[in-house]
Amino acid sequence: MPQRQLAFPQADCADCPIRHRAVCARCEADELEHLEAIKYYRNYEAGQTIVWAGDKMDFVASVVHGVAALTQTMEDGRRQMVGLLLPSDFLGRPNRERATYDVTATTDLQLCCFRRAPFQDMLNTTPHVSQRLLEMTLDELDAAREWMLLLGRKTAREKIASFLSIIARRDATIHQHSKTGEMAFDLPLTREAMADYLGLTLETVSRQMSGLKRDGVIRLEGKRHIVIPDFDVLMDETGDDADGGVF
Amino acid sequence: MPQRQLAFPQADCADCPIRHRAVCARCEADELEHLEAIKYYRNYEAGQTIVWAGDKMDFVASVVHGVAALTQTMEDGRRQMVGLLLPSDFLGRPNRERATYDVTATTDLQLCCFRRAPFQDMLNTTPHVSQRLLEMTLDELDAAREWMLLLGRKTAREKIASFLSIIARRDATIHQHSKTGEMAFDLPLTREAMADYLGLTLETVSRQMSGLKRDGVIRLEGKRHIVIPDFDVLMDETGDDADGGVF
DNA sequence: GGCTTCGCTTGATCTGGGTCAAGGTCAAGC
DNA sequence: GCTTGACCTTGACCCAGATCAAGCGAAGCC
Repeated sequence: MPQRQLAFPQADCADCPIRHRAVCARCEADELEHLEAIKYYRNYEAGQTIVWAGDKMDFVASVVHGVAALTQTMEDGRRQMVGLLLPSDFLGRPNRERATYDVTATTDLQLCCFRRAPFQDMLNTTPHVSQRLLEMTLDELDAAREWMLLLGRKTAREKIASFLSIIARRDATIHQHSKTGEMAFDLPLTREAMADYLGLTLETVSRQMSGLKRDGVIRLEGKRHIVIPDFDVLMDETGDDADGGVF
Repeated sequence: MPQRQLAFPQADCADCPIRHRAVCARCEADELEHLEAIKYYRNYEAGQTIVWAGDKMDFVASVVHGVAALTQTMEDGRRQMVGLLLPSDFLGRPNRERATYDVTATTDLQLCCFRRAPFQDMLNTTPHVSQRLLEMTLDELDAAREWMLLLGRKTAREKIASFLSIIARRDATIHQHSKTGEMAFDLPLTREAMADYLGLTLETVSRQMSGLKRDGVIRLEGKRHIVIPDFDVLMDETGDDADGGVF
C-alpha cells in the first residue's frame, strides 16, 4: 500500500485549467473543436440554487472550482445530501431531461457547461468519452457506497471524522505543512449542510466538532478553518480500516 | 404519470432466458459469438459467499435468477449492505481486478459469468455495450442515492415500508391479484440481511414488521411470504412522495 | 422420539442523538 | 456605536431504536 494520497486522487487532468476529467479539452485534442463550440461557463455564489428537482436541465457540466451539493427533500422537510461535487466532478445525466435532485452551490462556484443534446451526440461519436464517463460514474457509485456505510452504521463522531478526512483527501486547496505534517483547509459547507451530508442535526454536528476539538484531534480557527495536527489520529476516529484499502 | 409500474421496470429483456440487460445475447445478435465463447454459468445456494472483499475476481457477471448482496463490514463487525442484485443486474467492475465488497447469495442464485479480460476487450470494440453499461450504472447510482435518503433520514417503520415497496416493484416473481389488487411475494432476505440493508438491528426489523402486520398494512404468511392488501397504503408508510416521481 | 440449530419474536432496559430553547460571535448596513 | 441577521454553540430533556435476554417454532439429524 502506498502512503496516504491526499492530493486530488481522482483528477486525470489536475494541471488543466478546465478540470473536467470526462471531457478535458487538453487531453482529447481531437474533440477540442466539438467541445469548444458547445461549452460555456456559469458562475454561482454560495447558497444559490442551480436547479430544483424536476426542473428542465438542458445542460451537463463539469465543476471548475467551488463545491456543489445534490440534495433530496422529503415532503415534511427532512433533507439528505446525496452528492457532493468538487472540482473535476461531473453534473447531470446525459439522456435525462429533468433534474432528479436539487442542486445548490455551497461555495462560490464555476461550472463549465455543455448543451445536453450536442454533448449526447458527441458521446455517440466518440466512444472513449462514454467509457471515461463510465469510469467516473463507477467511482461515484463506490463513493456512494462508502457513504451508505457511514449513514447506516457509523456514530456521530465517526461520521464527522470521516467527513473531515474525505474533504481533506479531496480538497485541492489543502496545504500540508511538510515538516510538522499538519494539514489545513476551509470547510466548504455550513454546519447545516454537513448535517444534511451526514444524516445528523446541525446541533449534533456542532457538538461533535467541539468534542474533536476538545480532544485535540482537530483545531478550529474561526468557524470554518480546520487544522488537523495528525491525520492518522483523525483516521483512528473514522472507524475505517487503518490501511484505508484492500491489503 | 402512468399507473404504478410493478413488473420488472428495469429489464430490457424480460423475455430473454439470460436476462442481462448489458449484454443480452438475443438483443445484440452481432455480439452473440463473442459472448457465447466467454460465458459460463455458476450456481450458488442461499447463504453462500461468492467473493470476499479484496479477493481476486476474474469475471464479471449478470444475475440470471436469485438475489445477491454486496456488503461492507467494519473491523468491529458492524455491517452495511450497499448493493442488492436482482435478476438482470450486473456484478463486478471492468478494469477492477479485486472485489471491493463481500458478495453473498441471499437466495439460491444463478450467475451468468464472463471472463473479465475478454469482456473488457469486447467493451472496447463494441461501444454501445459500454453505453448500456453506463446507463445501468447511472440507474444504480440513482438507486444508491434513494437508499442514502432512506439510511440518513427515514424512521424504522418508513425504512421497512420502503424496502417492501422496493422488493415488490422489482421482484419478477410477484403476482398481483387483478381483482382485489392484492400483491404477494417472498422476501429474498433474512431479517438480519434486511437489518443490514436498512441500517437497523434485526430486532427492530422484526418489531416493525409486526407493527405493519398489526396495523393491517401487510399480512405475513409464514416468516417470509408477504401479502400486501393495498399497495397505496404501504406507500403512505414510506415517507416518499405520493406520485413516486417528478410531476 | 428427543435434541440441536437456525431464524425469528417479544419483553425490559438503556442510551446516542434528536428536540427545544437560549445565547454567543461576527460581518454588514445604518 | 447600534442593530440585524446568518451562523454557530451549548444546555436540558426526551424518545426511537439499540442492547440484553428469554423463548418460540419448524427443520434436520441422531
